[in-house]
Amino acid sequence: MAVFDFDRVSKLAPAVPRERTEASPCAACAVRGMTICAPLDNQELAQVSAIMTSVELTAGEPLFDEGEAAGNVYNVTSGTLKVYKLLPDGRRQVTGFLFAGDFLGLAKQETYAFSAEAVTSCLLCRFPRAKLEDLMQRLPKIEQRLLNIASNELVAAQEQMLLLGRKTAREKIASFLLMLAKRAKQRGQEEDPVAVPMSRTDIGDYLGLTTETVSRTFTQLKQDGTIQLLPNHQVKLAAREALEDIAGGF
Amino acid sequence: MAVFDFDRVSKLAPAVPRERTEASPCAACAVRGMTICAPLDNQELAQVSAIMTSVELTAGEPLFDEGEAAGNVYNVTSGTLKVYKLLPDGRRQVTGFLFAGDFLGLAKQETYAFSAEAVTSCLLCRFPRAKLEDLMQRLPKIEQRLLNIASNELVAAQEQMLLLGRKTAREKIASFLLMLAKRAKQRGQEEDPVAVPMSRTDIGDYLGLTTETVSRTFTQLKQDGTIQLLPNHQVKLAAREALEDIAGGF
DNA sequence: CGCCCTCTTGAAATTGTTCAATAGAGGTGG
DNA sequence: CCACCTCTATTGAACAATTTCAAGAGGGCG
Repeated sequence: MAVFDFDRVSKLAPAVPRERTEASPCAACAVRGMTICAPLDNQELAQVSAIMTSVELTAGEPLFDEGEAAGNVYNVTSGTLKVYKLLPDGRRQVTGFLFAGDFLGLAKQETYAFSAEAVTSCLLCRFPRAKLEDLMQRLPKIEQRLLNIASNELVAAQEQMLLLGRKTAREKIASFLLMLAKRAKQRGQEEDPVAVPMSRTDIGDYLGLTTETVSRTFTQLKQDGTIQLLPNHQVKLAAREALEDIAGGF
Repeated sequence: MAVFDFDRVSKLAPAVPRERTEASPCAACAVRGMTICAPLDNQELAQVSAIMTSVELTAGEPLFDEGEAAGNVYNVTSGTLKVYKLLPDGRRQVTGFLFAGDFLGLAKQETYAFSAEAVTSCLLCRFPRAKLEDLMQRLPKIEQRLLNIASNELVAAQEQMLLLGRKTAREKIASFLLMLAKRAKQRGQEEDPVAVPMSRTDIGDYLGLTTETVSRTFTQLKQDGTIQLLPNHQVKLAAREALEDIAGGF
């Protein structure tokens, strides 16, 4: 899918003098406060920055595949990714979408437990796992932060199990839109006409539905007046209260 | 459901002299190697032991409810528990079953994200969260262990999402039985006639099915010759290969 | 401007649910 | 120790939600 075969892994800011590593390129980072780097001071940030490389992905480009040796962890700085698992016959479950500020690749195993692929064009920070683990010895704050992230993901995973196991298509879509809105707000982006960059197929694979059911349910919510489908993959939450009622305690 | 209203929280081993705290009651712990205490030496274990109380639950007894202040974390030493979430109308999703050696209560939030209830009679070790967090400052091994546990749970949660979102009833039941067998083996228990202590309703709520569908699917697998339903909540995996094929890459 | 891919819509088929009744197992008290 | 009682599990039949199969509409990119 990548039309241009350009080198998609490149050191950021090569023009910055080496001696000024302490805050670059992280100084300009838009998501610093929400990610693994949040609890670090400038000196510590420099150590993290030193082992980091930048990665750029175009829409549809894979980052890694399930079963691959888990050599790196990532931080999303812009764009949207999906992570998913496959059954042998190709059925797919998207286990999460990732946005700016999200952390990716947490796995105590040797190999990734899921595949990751760009939904839109993306920028990420890449950290070699081995080097990050060295760093964690010296900076236990990082480990604490990771435990914090993992705990939050676990809570989200349980919420998603409730959705997958017990909610109707209508409830799933309502919950999904509210989740997108909540997360957009968290990272300081527009939450009411909410951006929905992923395809109907991706949404279906996330919610345990088919694309057709996703599409029909959007139509139905539109006809109810609960939402409006705007151009550019945006959805207006016309009756947010109603949506929250439908979602059922999200 | 608890017929006798006896004090179900009691210090273990009150007969042991206080000065011999270093290894008691943990010295006799059957699950020490598989839990939060695994990486600790005897001296460290004594510190953990010092903040621990023992809890006993009878079948059906709740341990805590979703939304309650999360004051404690637990380690299961024997028995089976379930953890679950509810929708406002009472629909339930069991997000996990816990067995000897499992850790419970990991939540960076102020409140529990799920309810926990005994499936069989249970014994647990209880640790006040605040005290354990103090201890983690001195014993970073514990924090590492928790991150490890959280990572593994995250992997399991993603596997469960795949099951809930994309597997058929038959595949779900097959995966479920194999998961029970695998976990029984891990803790050194009989894995082939596998113990299935939970009710059909609990299984259904775990797999996103109704009790009727669970029951019908068991019957169907029995008629295939894939499994045998034995007395005392045991299931013989008569054709394990077939079961693994059905489960689809579990 | 046109092609391709995604999204939408329709109708039929299917899986799993719901409602209902029976059978079985475990526990209690006589 | 047995009978009873209750709760759980099984089985059946009708129903419903979602899927599958199929076709057409829309939108974005070259």
